[in-house]
Amino acid sequence: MDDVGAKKRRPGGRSAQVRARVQAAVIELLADSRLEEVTIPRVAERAGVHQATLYRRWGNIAGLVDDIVAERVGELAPIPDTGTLRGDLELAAVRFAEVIAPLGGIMIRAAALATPDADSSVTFHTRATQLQAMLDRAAARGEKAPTLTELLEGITAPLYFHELFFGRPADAEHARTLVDRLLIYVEASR
Amino acid sequence: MDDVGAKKRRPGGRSAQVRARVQAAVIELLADSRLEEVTIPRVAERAGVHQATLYRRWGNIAGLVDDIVAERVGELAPIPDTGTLRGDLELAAVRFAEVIAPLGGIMIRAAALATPDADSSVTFHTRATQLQAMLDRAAARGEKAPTLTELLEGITAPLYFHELFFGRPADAEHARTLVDRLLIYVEASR
DNA sequence: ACGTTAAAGCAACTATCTTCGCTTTTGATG
DNA sequence: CATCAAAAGCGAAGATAGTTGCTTTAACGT
Repeated sequence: MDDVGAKKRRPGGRSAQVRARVQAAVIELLADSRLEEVTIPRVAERAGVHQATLYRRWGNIAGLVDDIVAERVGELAPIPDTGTLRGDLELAAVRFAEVIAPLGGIMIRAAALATPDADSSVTFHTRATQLQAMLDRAAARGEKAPTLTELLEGITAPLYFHELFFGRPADAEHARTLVDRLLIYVEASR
Repeated sequence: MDDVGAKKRRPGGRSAQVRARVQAAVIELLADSRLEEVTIPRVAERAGVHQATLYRRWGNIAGLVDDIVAERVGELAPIPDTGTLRGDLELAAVRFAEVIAPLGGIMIRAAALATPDADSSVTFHTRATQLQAMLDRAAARGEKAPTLTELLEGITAPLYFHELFFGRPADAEHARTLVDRLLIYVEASR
């Protein structure tokens, strides 16, 4: 996997078009069906692509979802340095909320579909490393910073949880509320 | 649903045995298979029960999982009144962690499988009501209490996602840490 | 004990998913 | 613009999942 998004041959070639239509179909189905109703034949039909193509290229639904998630998570990869911990956290939280929102809970479902083996999630590990770097920057500036665990549990977990249990994504305002909460705690506990 | 766990007829009757064997089979499969491999026929085979029985009683995998989760969550139903908010929270958190821990991360997958419509989850709603009552008791005693959302996001969400993020369930000590964190925040923010 | 009833077992049937060999299209290369 | 290779389309065969009417078992009441 060198150039997942654009593909090797051509940006607008047939393969790329198939991929785009298939990804859209998966997201639509994931958004308004129960998980077990999201099948290769149904994705193929909605995308107007032959079943055999999907089986050959992605193998199964999990493969399809992995492909989509890897691409989306890649979009929020570089966490900008705003100069303050609060700025960094708010940006990261809001962007994360925005990315998972339109995916309508597929992030969490993707996690569910993936191999039980947690370490295999390269995507997650990469993300964690980036967040840790953000915290290190804050610490270097002398700010009181939470631990990575506190960050994941205080912000990421609630954002996931929101979608899963309330059936709707958290909005940007709520994301900022979570940051606020975390910082109040950090301030009080150090 | 008056007596979910024990069933109407007999605690050790045939129906109850079937149910127990089926639940065990689901949990085993959920633990060491990819989600899409968890099917009614496979559950039936592992449980030594006829497929038709499962289709008639539970309809599909989601129904099965709902049943299991409802039972497990039901086990921690009555939240004891320890006299202090901290005591109540710690007891509730630790017991919750203990209940979901042996399920080893299947809770997340189970949640993904369960009905997407969150409000329809009677179990969740019941639980939320109980927790709210606990908070009301604390408020009546004049303690500074978190909101229900703060509780769910500060304790329940991290406990659910610990497995997903860190590959292992949260233990009792971590549950208490979460309570600590929440109370520090509440104390500082009011 | 005996009859009643609800749930489980059984087996055949239908529907849906998955695979496979082959043909056709399409994008890159000379 | 002719050729080659990779990927998509096609359709049929095989595997698996889901359904249904009927029979059998067993828990409960009398």
